[in-house]
Amino acid sequence: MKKNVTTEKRKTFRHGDLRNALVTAGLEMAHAGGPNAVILREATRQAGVSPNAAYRHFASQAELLDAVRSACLSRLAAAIEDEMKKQRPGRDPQAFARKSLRAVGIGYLGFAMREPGMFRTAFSVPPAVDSPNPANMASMGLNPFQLLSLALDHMQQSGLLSKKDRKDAEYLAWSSVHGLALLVLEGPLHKMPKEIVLALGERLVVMVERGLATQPL
Amino acid sequence: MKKNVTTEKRKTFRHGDLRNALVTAGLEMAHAGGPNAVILREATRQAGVSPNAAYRHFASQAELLDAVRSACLSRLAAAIEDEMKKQRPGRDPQAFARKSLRAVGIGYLGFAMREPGMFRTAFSVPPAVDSPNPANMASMGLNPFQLLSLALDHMQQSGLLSKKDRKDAEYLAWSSVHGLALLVLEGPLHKMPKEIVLALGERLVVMVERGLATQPL
DNA sequence: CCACAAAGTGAACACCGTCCACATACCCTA
DNA sequence: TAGGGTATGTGGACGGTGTTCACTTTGTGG
Repeated sequence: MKKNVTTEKRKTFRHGDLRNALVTAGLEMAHAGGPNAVILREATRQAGVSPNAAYRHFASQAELLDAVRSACLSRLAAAIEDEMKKQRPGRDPQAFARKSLRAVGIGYLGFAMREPGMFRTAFSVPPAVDSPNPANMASMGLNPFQLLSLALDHMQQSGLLSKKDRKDAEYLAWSSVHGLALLVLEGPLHKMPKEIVLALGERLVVMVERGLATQPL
Repeated sequence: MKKNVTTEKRKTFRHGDLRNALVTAGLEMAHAGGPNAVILREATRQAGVSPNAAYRHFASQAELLDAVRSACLSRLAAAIEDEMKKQRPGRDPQAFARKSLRAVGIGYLGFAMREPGMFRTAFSVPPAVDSPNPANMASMGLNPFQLLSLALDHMQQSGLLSKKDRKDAEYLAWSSVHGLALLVLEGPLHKMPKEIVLALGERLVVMVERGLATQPL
């Protein structure tokens, strides 16, 4: 039974689900204003609780922000999965591998454009890349990085990537897409129209694909 | 004559060069702790002046931060220029064009590794990409983006890039390098050893070069 | 020479994160 | 079933921040 996570005055002394309520409020603030906008006191206010109550669930606002960041990463992973699921394996495994890799990039960029605040929050504070935090994962149980790795594995398996070029390729691919997202969201390209950004994104993933490949496609 | 920009107690009521002193202090804080560490009150403290004095020169701390950001961008441009100047034009214009493009990327990444705080500050707040702010420019009078454009122009002129592929190529190249820098500086790759990052950087610029090219190199 | 504007001061406000002592409600055991 | 222990929430306070308002000091141009 869902208790009152909104502002409505609660009757009970206990909140019942304060930790979740705080993360939800934080997620809302991240959505609206990015990482710097997730204010601990404001979260408690939205939960209808005194500021200090938060400290029963988080040691500091940094820890709250970390929980919010984790939730944002999870949303991102889900968005990438959605994009990947659009691609159906056909007769040509190479074509499918390439489409999948592009889907990862497009899903990544699409989420960044749709949810700038959450995207910026997701990468505001460094988590380990291989953090086994289950909150980061989407339904497949993989975080964005692992989804990318999977796509690259398929590239190699279908012969598009040599073993040598496969190594650490996720970092190269990731860098490109992540960079475009940030230049647009909080960088000098923030005035660029969305449709142009998406067109650039398409070219970008093609560039990555070509640049990674051992031999010309 | 340089007045007292440091903490030493000044005799005169007027500071004489407060604006510069504040930016310098802000630059120091950015160097040490990135954009969030540039505190207006702390800057005035270092300048030996009351907090409000800053408001005679900046309308808000955001404006101060903007001035600091601009200074950081200028340093970045200088670093890129240094790297480009290492390359001497030889007999093969294509080889020179390629080396120059790589130099932009390597200079960019090198500065990010050497001066993480300033780099992060440089891109903390969105300036227009074509802002004619002279403070952003290095000795050649070009900002980082323009230096990149120049390198790509040479790629086209030497026949490595078709006119079609040349268009907006700066955004693609920039994204890749910028993304790697940020993933390492304030992203999930922050624990990666510096030498590995630089090796990845080398692979990255090669990937960009290959991925941008109209035909296999 | 002196009025005026530029530049710096001081006190105050609201907001933030955080610490302390205290109050309340739930739960487990005797 | 009574009661004590613990998890959870409260209230008040502190130092730090950005910012505003009224004031003072200083340099300068008519």
